[in-house]
Amino acid sequence: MDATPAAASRSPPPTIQFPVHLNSTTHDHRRHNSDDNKRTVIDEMDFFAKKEHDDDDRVEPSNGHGFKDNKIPTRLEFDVNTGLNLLTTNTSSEQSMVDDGISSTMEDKRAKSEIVTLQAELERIKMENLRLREMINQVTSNYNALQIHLVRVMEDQKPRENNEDHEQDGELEDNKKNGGNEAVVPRQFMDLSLAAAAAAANGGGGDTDELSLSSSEGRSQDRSRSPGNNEENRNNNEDGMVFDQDKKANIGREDSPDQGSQGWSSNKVARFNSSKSNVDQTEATIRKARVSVRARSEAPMITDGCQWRKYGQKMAKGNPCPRAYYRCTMAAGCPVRKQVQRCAEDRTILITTYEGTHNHPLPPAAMAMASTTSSAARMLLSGSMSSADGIMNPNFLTRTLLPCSSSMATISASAPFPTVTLDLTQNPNPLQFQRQPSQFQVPFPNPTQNFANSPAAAASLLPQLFGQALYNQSKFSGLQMSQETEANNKLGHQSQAAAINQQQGHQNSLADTVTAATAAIAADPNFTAALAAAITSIIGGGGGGGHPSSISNSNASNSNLTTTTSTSGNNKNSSFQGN
DNA sequence: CGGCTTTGACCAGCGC
DNA sequence: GCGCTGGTCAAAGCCG
Repeated sequence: MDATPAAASRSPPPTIQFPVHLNSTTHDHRRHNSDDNKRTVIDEMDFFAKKEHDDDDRVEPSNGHGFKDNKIPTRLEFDVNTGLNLLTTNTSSEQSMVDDGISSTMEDKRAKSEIVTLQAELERIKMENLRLREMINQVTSNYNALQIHLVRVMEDQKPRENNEDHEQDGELEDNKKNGGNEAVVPRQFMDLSLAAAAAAANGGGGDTDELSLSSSEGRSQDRSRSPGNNEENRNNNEDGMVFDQDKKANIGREDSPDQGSQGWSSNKVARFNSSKSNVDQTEATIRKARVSVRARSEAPMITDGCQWRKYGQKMAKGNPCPRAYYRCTMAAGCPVRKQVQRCAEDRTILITTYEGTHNHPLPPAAMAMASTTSSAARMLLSGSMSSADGIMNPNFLTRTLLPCSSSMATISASAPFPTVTLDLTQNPNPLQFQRQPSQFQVPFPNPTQNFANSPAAAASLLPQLFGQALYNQSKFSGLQMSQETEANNKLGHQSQAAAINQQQGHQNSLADTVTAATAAIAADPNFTAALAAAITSIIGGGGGGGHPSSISNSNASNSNLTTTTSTSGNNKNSSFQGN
């Protein structure tokens, strides 16, 4: 218990800061592309203007919003001329110098030939650069696709196995059980545990958890409260199932609001027979993985769309500000907890640390922030798992979380719990604000707030977030997810929701990190107005530019925006309990 | 009256 | 083994 939150409160925590100046993959494309846009579109001023630049095939307005439905411009299409632009400029400069010079024809010819050579070289390097980036993109996408595929395969297999086992064991188990309800409930949380395990094992699980309706018992019991109970946590699907049922017989139903604590308490006694391994270990680890969000807020707690109940408060070491412990109360037994603590050094900074994944459907407003925990945790785990030495790949994670930021994502290497810190208190490079003119269309339902007292901060953050959302948007359909989730909630079709969530969750494994980060911002009650101010400054202030990239917008981007705006809108409605 | 917060106590992990 | 610390519990009180 190295108290990651406490550590986080001491800003910067004993973590490894990863200045992510991405010089590869799409982010640079976007960034440099934004540079291009800034240069080339600065006089357009029409945010939704048709593309006028030959090289700006990213902008393919098809729906009046400057986005093209269902087709993402390949990231390869982005201009990639990072340092080469400078070279180009220099070359031009040289050329102009040479041309202006009064020199002999020989010198002139030689200079021109040099220029030609340089230009040819430049073109070659450009092509090479483009090709390399293409390769990187392909490798990345292949990796992601492969990961998703692997997860799906595992999921497909696990439920079958367990269903078979469950069918076989069902009679025995039912015989064990007395109540008729017992015959139903175990099946439910078996499904959940399976989904959770499979989800946790891969990239999409958290979303599954978040979206899946549930009796949370399996989850809550999975979540051993003691962080050290790794062995206990390593309960397997089958074994865990048996355990759950047996234990359920002991502890009875956990429908009461206190069931979470009951379940967690019972976990103390629980002993798991574990035969397996990555999935469960991953699940156990993901349970411990934490996402810490640092944001400036005067409010006692950031609004994230969820309902929280305070269950404790402690004075943490090294911080005069008490740390408050909250538990998600949107569903009985939801294992998600969060800790809220003000930064000792800067009391205006609110550090919110999330842990766990929701086992219940979430309102769209809460979807984004809720994704933080699972997504970042998965990222964290994904990085660590993929690493040979067990240490997470910081670049991977940081890039994934906030790919365009240079110092906003921090990964804790010292804490017992893998922790991702999203530092939203730092204004990213102001240039990014210019480089990445916003590419969104956002309704501003409540332009009465300000983001962290700094609209510029919000403005500068949004392009990054949305930019990454664009990057991921091919896999992302948050709106659809939300809609379907809501529909499923209404229908109460747990299995459908779980199934959908499983599929969609994996698709969003990366994208929801963006949503998470977005939520982190949106969670700020003052977000909306800042957003409005930012947009105003961008458009009204003449800083507007074209789209850094062409976006297949309609669903994906809007979904992000929907999530964001609804989050901010939900600030009013969400049962945000101040401390 | 139900839900929530407060707050002291308790428990577990960890370091010495 | 002991103390420290983080995390949680649960009784008591508050509030709408």
